[in-house]
Amino acid sequence: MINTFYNQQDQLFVGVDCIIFGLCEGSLKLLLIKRDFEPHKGEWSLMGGFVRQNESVDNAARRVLKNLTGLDGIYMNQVNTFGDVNRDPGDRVVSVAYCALLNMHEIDNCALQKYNATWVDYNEIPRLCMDHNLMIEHAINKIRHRMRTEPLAFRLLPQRFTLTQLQNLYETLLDTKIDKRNFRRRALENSCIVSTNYIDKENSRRGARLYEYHSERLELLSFKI
Amino acid sequence: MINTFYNQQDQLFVGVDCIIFGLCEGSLKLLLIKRDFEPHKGEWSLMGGFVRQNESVDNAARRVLKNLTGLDGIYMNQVNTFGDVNRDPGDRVVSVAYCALLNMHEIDNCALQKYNATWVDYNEIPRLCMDHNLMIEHAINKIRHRMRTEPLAFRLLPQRFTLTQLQNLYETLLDTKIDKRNFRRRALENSCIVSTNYIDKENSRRGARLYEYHSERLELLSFKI
DNA sequence: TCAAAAGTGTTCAGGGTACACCCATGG
DNA sequence: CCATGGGTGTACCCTGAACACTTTTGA
Repeated sequence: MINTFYNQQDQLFVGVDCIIFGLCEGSLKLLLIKRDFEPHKGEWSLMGGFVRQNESVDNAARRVLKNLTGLDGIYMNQVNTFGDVNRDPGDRVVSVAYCALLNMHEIDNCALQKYNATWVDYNEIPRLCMDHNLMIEHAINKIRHRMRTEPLAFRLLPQRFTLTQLQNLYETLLDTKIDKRNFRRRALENSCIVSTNYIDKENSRRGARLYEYHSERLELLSFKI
Repeated sequence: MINTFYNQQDQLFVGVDCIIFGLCEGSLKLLLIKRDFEPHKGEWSLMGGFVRQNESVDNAARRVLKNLTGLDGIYMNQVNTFGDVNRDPGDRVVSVAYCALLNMHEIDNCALQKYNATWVDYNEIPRLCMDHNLMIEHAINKIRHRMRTEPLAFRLLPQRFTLTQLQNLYETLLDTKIDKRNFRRRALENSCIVSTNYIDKENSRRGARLYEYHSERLELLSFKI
């Protein structure tokens, strides 16, 4: 009885593609794969997969991310759906792009090798197959907007971070220079960011105070840096 | 040779649903249909359709809108993709929601009747079938954001409009009261909005000056009211 | 003559931006 | 002792918000 309403309609392949951002020693990276399968074998690509009959599109994205990184429960956001007829030379595939932000040090490097995945610098993104460059562009625009209204940075940073690290991240993502004093003042006014008693001695002789995000205050609706 | 890469993958129905906003005598409306077909026969619904093998998802949305309204080339925006497994009791359907803004007076009322479609006040949106209320919520949030950064209002208004009409539209969409003097000052500072020599005598004894959007200036990246 | 909508400037506060120097430490 | 990154306050400007009365005209 079910499965009879839409019999005359076409069915299409539905894919997900993941734009995965990570931060490594202060520089922002994107996780890309060199395809060792057709179509577009040998070209750069986002990591993707197909949505199965019995999983939601969101879950398909989570599954693809987990396969690649071993990580569960990562923050992911739908970016946009790409549905041109000939976007994929393999067949007609409608693809939903998702964006993930994660802390690079948590991730499983074996899985990365298995999929032939590597971190590529955010400022040196190569030409990718199909419409994947366009997907990345959409994702970046979306992140830029969210950075201004939500606490996102903590998803990329280690648990404890210096204000300089935080500022560098904002500068990279927003592609702008920020005045140090103004940035620090605003960061400290922001109740999500709390000071710890730890000092980072790795990046300077003097040492820099480490801060954390205050998990219970992350829910705050308005966020400003 | 083509069509062999993805053979083992599932194929799904892909739908589009249209959230259609229109303005009628100063009040904002949504175009909904009372379904005279299964599933959810008799319930309120967005107008939708299925994406065909040989059309892009964007074009499917345009086709659905054109069928219903007779209008071509209407401003439409992808809102979000809804992909829960059981969102549609008829079958597994992944649906891409689109938002359209149009001027109600241009549209073909015969087609509306054919589909059992009616304009429903923006402030009295009924319970709709499936996840359609959620789609509308997403669409409204997106419009609210775009209102502040793009000239959108002119897509809903007639070609010539009074500043009071414009202000009412902003107040409805943003769900806020705006100070008249501040609003008018900002509107007139905005180079997209130009004064005409026409006077509207329908809505007041005194008459109100009619304005137009300046089409060549609509491309401006930043927009503020 | 009055009801109803159109139209019109000024003041004030707060947020954002610009700007330069001292501090602590390891090598 | 010096090179390196960490850390700190103030002044100004501009934008956004608040606020009330006069004008026009049809009924």
